[in-house]
Amino acid sequence: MRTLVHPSIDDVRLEAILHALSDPVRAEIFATIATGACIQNCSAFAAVGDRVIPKSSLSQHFKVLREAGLIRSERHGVEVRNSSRCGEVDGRFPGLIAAILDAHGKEQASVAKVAE
Amino acid sequence: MRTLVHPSIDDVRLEAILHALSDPVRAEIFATIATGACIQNCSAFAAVGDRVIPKSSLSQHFKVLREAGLIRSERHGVEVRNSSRCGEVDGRFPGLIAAILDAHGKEQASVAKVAE
DNA sequence: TCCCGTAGTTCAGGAAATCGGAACAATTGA
DNA sequence: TCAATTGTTCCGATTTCCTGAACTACGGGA
Repeated sequence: MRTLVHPSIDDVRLEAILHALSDPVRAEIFATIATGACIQNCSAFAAVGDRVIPKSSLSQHFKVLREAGLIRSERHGVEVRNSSRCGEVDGRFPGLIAAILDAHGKEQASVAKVAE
Repeated sequence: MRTLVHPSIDDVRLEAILHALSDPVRAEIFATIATGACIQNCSAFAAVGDRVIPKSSLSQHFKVLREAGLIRSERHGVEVRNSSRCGEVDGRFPGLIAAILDAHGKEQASVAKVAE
């Protein structure tokens, strides 16, 4: 279990961000971390929607988000706490994260409406 | 060779857009189509940067962009002309395309600077 | 100090997506 | 009708993704 590696903000690539957020599970995780007030550990996402996510997959998803520069992960004893790097990323790519989160929110809302 | 299929704007998914633009070749193609004045045919992208792209791959890339709802392709005789659907997409996801294109432009500029 | 429970990571395989050369299809002009 | 141009489809090779199983790391008793 090696140390959690985060790219410097200058090394963050647009391509990596778009790829990271093009997966619905990762998009949901990131939206929760980015918009939520409290810092989340990985196990908070053992289920996304009504789908169960194996923890090995979760670990990979968090790694992708982390290496894309979207989240920061810090070990606190036995757990890892995740927070978003929205501020930094917004400094590099102004408006990008906000537009994606906004679009994600809109889409989730319309999906919920259809499900009614 | 069947007819070119385009999703209705209501069926356009954020996930598909992010996936389509997470590939550097497709991002470059889309940026060119979206920002350029003239409508482009596929062969205009036989090379992206200094890399040669086989036409079978190009065909797939255009298909991905088309099915994500990002471009519109119309057959004109022997060629296919592509135009962007930025306006429609912006109506559904305001600011999204602009933010991504802006980020793409910033990144290309910094890459060019390093290459000097 | 030695276990045990919790939290995540790594590994390995099978499944799925992607790439690109070769063959094919559609259109135009001679 | 034939050839050139433009793009698509097919298919095998490569790459990436997913996930169960095994493993590592830390903290809390007893």
